[in-house]
Amino acid sequence: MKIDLQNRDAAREIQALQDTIYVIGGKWKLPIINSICNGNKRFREIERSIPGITTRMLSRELKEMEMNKLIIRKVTPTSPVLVEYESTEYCRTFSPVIIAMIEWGLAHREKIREG
Amino acid sequence: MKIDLQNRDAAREIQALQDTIYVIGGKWKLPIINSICNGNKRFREIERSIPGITTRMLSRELKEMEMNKLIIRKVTPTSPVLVEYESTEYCRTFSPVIIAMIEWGLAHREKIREG
DNA sequence: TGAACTGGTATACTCTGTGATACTGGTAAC
DNA sequence: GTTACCAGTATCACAGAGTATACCAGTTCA
Repeated sequence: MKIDLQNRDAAREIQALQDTIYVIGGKWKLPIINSICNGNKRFREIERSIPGITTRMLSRELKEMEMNKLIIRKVTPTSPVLVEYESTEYCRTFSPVIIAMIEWGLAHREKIREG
Repeated sequence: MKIDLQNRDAAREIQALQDTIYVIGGKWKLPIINSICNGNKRFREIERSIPGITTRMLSRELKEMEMNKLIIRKVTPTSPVLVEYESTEYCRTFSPVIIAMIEWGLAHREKIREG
Protein backbone atom coordinates (compact mmCIF):
# COMPACT_ATOMS: atom_id res chain seq x y z
CA MET A 1 0.00 0.00 0.00
CA LYS A 2 1.53 3.25 -1.17
CA ILE A 3 0.89 6.61 0.40
CA ASP A 4 0.45 9.19 -2.29
CA LEU A 5 2.00 12.37 -0.98
CA GLN A 6 0.65 14.37 -3.92
CA ASN A 7 -2.86 13.50 -2.97
CA ARG A 8 -2.76 14.50 0.67
CA ASP A 9 -4.20 17.92 -0.02
CA ALA A 10 -6.95 16.46 -2.15
CA ALA A 11 -7.71 14.03 0.66
CA ARG A 12 -7.88 16.79 3.24
CA GLU A 13 -10.09 18.83 0.97
CA ILE A 14 -12.55 16.09 0.29
CA GLN A 15 -12.70 15.37 3.99
CA ALA A 16 -13.41 19.05 4.65
CA LEU A 17 -16.13 18.97 2.02
CA GLN A 18 -17.70 15.89 3.57
CA ASP A 19 -17.52 17.45 7.03
CA THR A 20 -19.44 20.46 5.80
CA ILE A 21 -22.05 18.34 4.06
CA TYR A 22 -22.47 16.39 7.26
CA VAL A 23 -23.19 19.51 9.29
CA ILE A 24 -25.54 21.32 6.90
CA GLY A 25 -26.88 18.31 5.06
CA GLY A 26 -30.57 17.86 4.39
CA LYS A 27 -33.17 20.02 2.82
CA TRP A 28 -33.79 22.59 5.50
CA LYS A 29 -30.80 23.67 7.59
CA LEU A 30 -29.36 26.20 5.16
CA PRO A 31 -32.71 27.79 4.36
CA ILE A 32 -33.40 28.11 8.09
CA ILE A 33 -29.99 29.63 8.79
CA ASN A 34 -30.50 32.01 5.91
CA SER A 35 -33.93 33.00 7.15
CA ILE A 36 -32.76 33.70 10.68
CA CYS A 37 -29.69 35.58 9.46
CA ASN A 38 -32.04 37.69 7.35
CA GLY A 39 -33.73 38.90 10.50
CA ASN A 40 -36.61 36.51 10.95
CA LYS A 41 -36.97 35.72 14.63
CA ARG A 42 -40.40 34.27 15.28
CA PHE A 43 -41.36 30.68 14.64
CA ARG A 44 -44.22 31.40 12.26
CA GLU A 45 -42.21 34.11 10.61
CA ILE A 46 -39.41 31.68 9.79
CA GLU A 47 -41.96 29.09 8.74
CA ARG A 48 -43.63 31.47 6.31
CA SER A 49 -40.31 32.56 4.86
CA ILE A 50 -39.40 29.04 3.75
CA PRO A 51 -41.68 27.64 1.06
CA GLY A 52 -42.59 24.02 1.58
CA ILE A 53 -41.37 23.52 5.13
CA THR A 54 -43.76 21.99 7.63
CA THR A 55 -44.20 22.95 11.26
CA ARG A 56 -42.80 19.62 12.27
CA MET A 57 -39.61 19.85 10.25
CA LEU A 58 -38.99 23.41 11.37
CA SER A 59 -39.52 22.44 14.98
CA ARG A 60 -37.16 19.48 14.72
CA GLU A 61 -34.44 21.35 12.90
CA LEU A 62 -34.59 24.31 15.25
CA LYS A 63 -34.17 22.00 18.23
CA GLU A 64 -31.21 20.26 16.67
CA MET A 65 -29.64 23.52 15.62
CA GLU A 66 -30.05 24.91 19.11
CA MET A 67 -28.30 21.85 20.52
CA ASN A 68 -25.48 22.36 18.03
CA LYS A 69 -25.09 26.01 19.06
CA LEU A 70 -26.11 27.28 15.66
CA ILE A 71 -28.96 29.32 17.07
CA ILE A 72 -30.21 30.66 20.38
CA ARG A 73 -33.81 30.34 21.51
CA LYS A 74 -34.91 33.23 23.67
CA VAL A 75 -38.13 33.05 25.63
CA THR A 76 -39.84 36.10 27.09
CA PRO A 77 -42.29 34.92 29.76
CA THR A 78 -45.16 37.10 28.74
CA SER A 79 -48.52 35.54 28.20
CA PRO A 80 -48.55 33.96 25.81
CA VAL A 81 -44.82 33.40 25.72
CA LEU A 82 -42.77 35.26 23.15
CA VAL A 83 -40.16 33.08 21.48
CA GLU A 84 -37.34 34.50 19.42
CA TYR A 85 -34.58 32.75 17.56
CA GLU A 86 -31.21 34.32 16.94
CA SER A 87 -28.19 33.26 14.98
CA THR A 88 -24.87 32.72 16.71
CA GLU A 89 -21.47 33.84 15.49
CA TYR A 90 -20.81 30.25 14.55
CA CYS A 91 -23.96 30.14 12.46
CA ARG A 92 -22.84 33.17 10.53
CA THR A 93 -19.68 31.37 9.40
CA PHE A 94 -21.90 29.68 6.84
CA SER A 95 -22.51 32.96 5.03
CA PRO A 96 -19.94 32.35 2.28
CA VAL A 97 -21.45 28.95 1.56
CA ILE A 98 -24.98 30.31 1.50
CA ILE A 99 -24.03 33.25 -0.67
CA ALA A 100 -22.26 31.00 -3.15
CA MET A 101 -25.31 28.77 -3.33
CA ILE A 102 -27.74 31.66 -3.75
CA GLU A 103 -25.61 33.04 -6.53
CA TRP A 104 -25.51 29.69 -8.26
CA GLY A 105 -29.27 29.36 -7.97
CA LEU A 106 -29.90 32.84 -9.36
CA ALA A 107 -27.53 32.32 -12.29
CA HIS A 108 -29.12 28.95 -12.95
CA ARG A 109 -32.64 30.38 -13.18
CA GLU A 110 -31.30 33.11 -15.40
CA LYS A 111 -29.82 30.49 -17.69
CA ILE A 112 -33.05 28.52 -17.85
CA ARG A 113 -35.01 31.68 -18.58
CA GLU A 114 -32.63 32.54 -21.42
CA GLY A 115 -32.22 29.11 -22.93
CA MET B 1 -53.36 38.75 1.96
CA LYS B 2 -50.66 41.40 1.75
CA ILE B 3 -47.70 41.23 -0.60
CA ASP B 4 -44.62 42.37 1.23
CA LEU B 5 -42.52 44.25 -1.29
CA GLN B 6 -39.60 44.42 1.08
CA ASN B 7 -39.38 40.66 1.17
CA ARG B 8 -39.34 39.95 -2.54
CA ASP B 9 -35.57 39.79 -2.65
CA ALA B 10 -35.50 37.51 0.35
CA ALA B 11 -38.06 35.31 -1.36
CA ARG B 12 -36.04 35.13 -4.56
CA GLU B 13 -32.93 34.33 -2.59
CA ILE B 14 -34.45 31.55 -0.61
CA GLN B 15 -35.85 30.10 -3.79
CA ALA B 16 -32.39 30.24 -5.37
CA LEU B 17 -30.96 28.55 -2.32
CA GLN B 18 -33.57 25.81 -2.47
CA ASP B 19 -32.94 25.35 -6.20
CA THR B 20 -29.26 24.80 -5.56
CA ILE B 21 -29.92 22.37 -2.74
CA TYR B 22 -32.25 20.49 -5.04
CA VAL B 23 -29.57 20.08 -7.71
CA ILE B 24 -26.59 19.19 -5.55
CA GLY B 25 -28.43 17.74 -2.58
CA GLY B 26 -27.45 14.47 -1.00
CA LYS B 27 -24.24 13.16 0.34
CA TRP B 28 -22.28 12.45 -2.80
CA LYS B 29 -22.79 14.83 -5.73
CA LEU B 30 -20.44 17.56 -4.57
CA PRO B 31 -17.65 15.17 -3.57
CA ILE B 32 -17.95 13.48 -6.97
CA ILE B 33 -17.87 16.79 -8.83
CA ASN B 34 -14.89 17.83 -6.77
CA SER B 35 -13.08 14.59 -7.47
CA ILE B 36 -13.62 14.77 -11.22
CA CYS B 37 -12.68 18.45 -11.33
CA ASN B 38 -9.51 17.50 -9.49
CA GLY B 39 -8.51 15.33 -12.43
CA ASN B 40 -9.81 11.91 -11.47
CA LYS B 41 -11.22 10.25 -14.56
CA ARG B 42 -11.53 6.53 -13.97
CA PHE B 43 -14.35 4.89 -12.05
CA ARG B 44 -12.17 3.20 -9.45
CA GLU B 45 -10.01 6.30 -9.18
CA ILE B 46 -13.00 8.43 -8.30
CA GLU B 47 -14.27 5.73 -5.97
CA ARG B 48 -10.99 5.58 -4.08
CA SER B 49 -10.81 9.35 -3.80
CA ILE B 50 -14.10 9.59 -1.90
CA PRO B 51 -14.01 7.95 1.53
CA GLY B 52 -17.12 5.98 2.35
CA ILE B 53 -18.77 5.88 -1.04
CA THR B 54 -19.91 2.51 -2.35
CA THR B 55 -19.66 1.26 -5.92
CA ARG B 56 -23.40 1.32 -6.13
CA MET B 57 -23.85 4.91 -5.06
CA LEU B 58 -21.06 6.11 -7.31
CA SER B 59 -22.56 4.26 -10.24
CA ARG B 60 -26.01 5.71 -9.64
CA GLU B 61 -24.84 9.24 -9.10
CA LEU B 62 -22.60 9.19 -12.16
CA LYS B 63 -25.52 8.06 -14.29
CA GLU B 64 -27.78 10.77 -12.95
CA MET B 65 -25.09 13.39 -13.34
CA GLU B 66 -24.46 12.32 -16.92
CA MET B 67 -28.17 12.68 -17.66
CA ASN B 68 -28.11 16.15 -16.14
CA LYS B 69 -25.14 17.16 -18.29
CA LEU B 70 -22.89 17.60 -15.31
CA ILE B 71 -20.35 15.11 -16.61
CA ILE B 72 -19.42 13.31 -19.81
CA ARG B 73 -18.74 9.60 -19.98
CA LYS B 74 -16.19 8.68 -22.61
CA VAL B 75 -15.71 5.07 -23.61
CA THR B 76 -12.66 3.84 -25.50
CA PRO B 77 -13.54 0.46 -27.00
CA THR B 78 -10.33 -1.29 -26.09
CA SER B 79 -10.51 -4.59 -24.31
CA PRO B 80 -11.39 -4.27 -21.59
CA VAL B 81 -13.13 -0.99 -22.22
CA LEU B 82 -11.54 2.17 -20.94
CA VAL B 83 -14.06 4.51 -19.35
CA GLU B 84 -13.28 8.09 -18.52
CA TYR B 85 -15.40 10.73 -16.88
CA GLU B 86 -14.98 14.43 -17.55
CA SER B 87 -16.57 17.50 -16.06
CA THR B 88 -18.57 19.88 -18.23
CA GLU B 89 -18.42 23.65 -18.18
CA TYR B 90 -21.76 23.59 -16.36
CA CYS B 91 -20.31 21.31 -13.72
CA ARG B 92 -17.51 23.73 -13.08
CA THR B 93 -19.98 26.49 -12.17
CA PHE B 94 -20.20 24.79 -8.79
CA SER B 95 -16.60 25.68 -7.97
CA PRO B 96 -17.46 28.68 -5.79
CA VAL B 97 -19.88 26.57 -3.77
CA ILE B 98 -17.40 23.74 -3.36
CA ILE B 99 -14.58 26.08 -2.43
CA ALA B 100 -16.71 27.83 0.17
CA MET B 101 -17.66 24.48 1.67
CA ILE B 102 -14.09 23.18 1.72
CA GLU B 103 -12.96 26.34 3.41
CA TRP B 104 -15.68 26.03 6.01
CA GLY B 105 -14.73 22.42 6.65
CA LEU B 106 -11.05 23.22 7.04
CA ALA B 107 -11.71 26.12 9.39
CA HIS B 108 -14.10 23.97 11.37
CA ARG B 109 -11.54 21.19 11.91
CA GLU B 110 -9.01 23.83 12.86
CA LYS B 111 -11.43 25.17 15.46
CA ILE B 112 -12.09 21.74 16.93
CA ARG B 113 -8.36 21.02 17.08
CA GLU B 114 -7.79 24.30 18.94
CA GLY B 115 -10.78 24.18 21.28
C1' DT C 1 -68.96 34.63 19.92
C1' DG C 2 -66.15 33.07 16.58
C1' DA C 3 -62.16 33.44 13.73
C1' DA C 4 -57.36 33.86 13.46
C1' DC C 5 -53.06 34.35 15.45
C1' DT C 6 -49.04 32.27 18.60
C1' DG C 7 -45.52 28.23 19.36
C1' DG C 8 -45.45 24.38 18.92
C1' DT C 9 -46.68 18.59 19.82
C1' DA C 10 -48.77 14.00 18.40
C1' DT C 11 -49.55 10.41 15.34
C1' DA C 12 -49.19 8.01 11.41
C1' DC C 13 -47.37 7.32 7.14
C1' DT C 14 -44.30 7.19 2.80
C1' DC C 15 -40.35 6.64 0.44
C1' DT C 16 -35.92 6.98 -1.15
C1' DG C 17 -31.35 7.60 -0.22
C1' DT C 18 -28.08 4.79 1.45
C1' DG C 19 -25.66 0.61 2.91
C1' DA C 20 -24.00 -4.44 2.71
C1' DT C 21 -22.89 -8.13 0.11
C1' DA C 22 -22.15 -10.66 -3.71
C1' DC C 23 -21.31 -11.31 -8.48
C1' DT C 24 -19.91 -10.82 -13.68
C1' DG C 25 -16.69 -11.09 -17.83
C1' DG C 26 -12.56 -9.76 -19.41
C1' DT C 27 -7.36 -8.74 -18.75
C1' DA C 28 -2.90 -8.91 -16.75
C1' DA C 29 0.54 -9.91 -13.49
C1' DC C 30 3.03 -13.42 -10.00
C1' DG D 1 -3.66 -21.13 -11.69
C1' DT D 2 -4.70 -18.00 -8.51
C1' DT D 3 -4.83 -13.49 -7.33
C1' DA D 4 -6.01 -8.83 -8.46
C1' DC D 5 -7.44 -5.23 -11.37
C1' DC D 6 -11.31 -2.93 -14.29
C1' DA D 7 -16.26 -1.12 -14.69
C1' DG D 8 -19.76 -1.83 -13.12
C1' DT D 9 -24.84 -4.68 -11.94
C1' DA D 10 -28.07 -7.29 -8.88
C1' DT D 11 -30.50 -8.02 -4.64
C1' DC D 12 -31.92 -7.16 -0.33
C1' DA D 13 -32.80 -4.39 3.54
C1' DC D 14 -33.24 -0.44 6.60
C1' DA D 15 -33.20 4.05 9.15
C1' DG D 16 -34.53 8.18 9.15
C1' DA D 17 -35.63 12.19 6.40
C1' DG D 18 -39.56 14.16 5.08
C1' DT D 19 -44.96 14.59 4.52
C1' DA D 20 -49.88 15.06 6.05
C1' DT D 21 -53.14 16.12 9.23
C1' DA D 22 -54.94 17.19 13.34
C1' DC D 23 -54.68 19.19 17.66
C1' DC D 24 -53.58 22.16 22.09
C1' DA D 25 -53.80 26.43 25.32
C1' DG D 26 -53.71 31.07 25.33
C1' DT D 27 -54.65 35.80 23.22
C1' DT D 28 -56.28 39.27 20.31
C1' DC D 29 -59.26 41.09 16.81
C1' DA D 30 -63.78 42.01 14.76
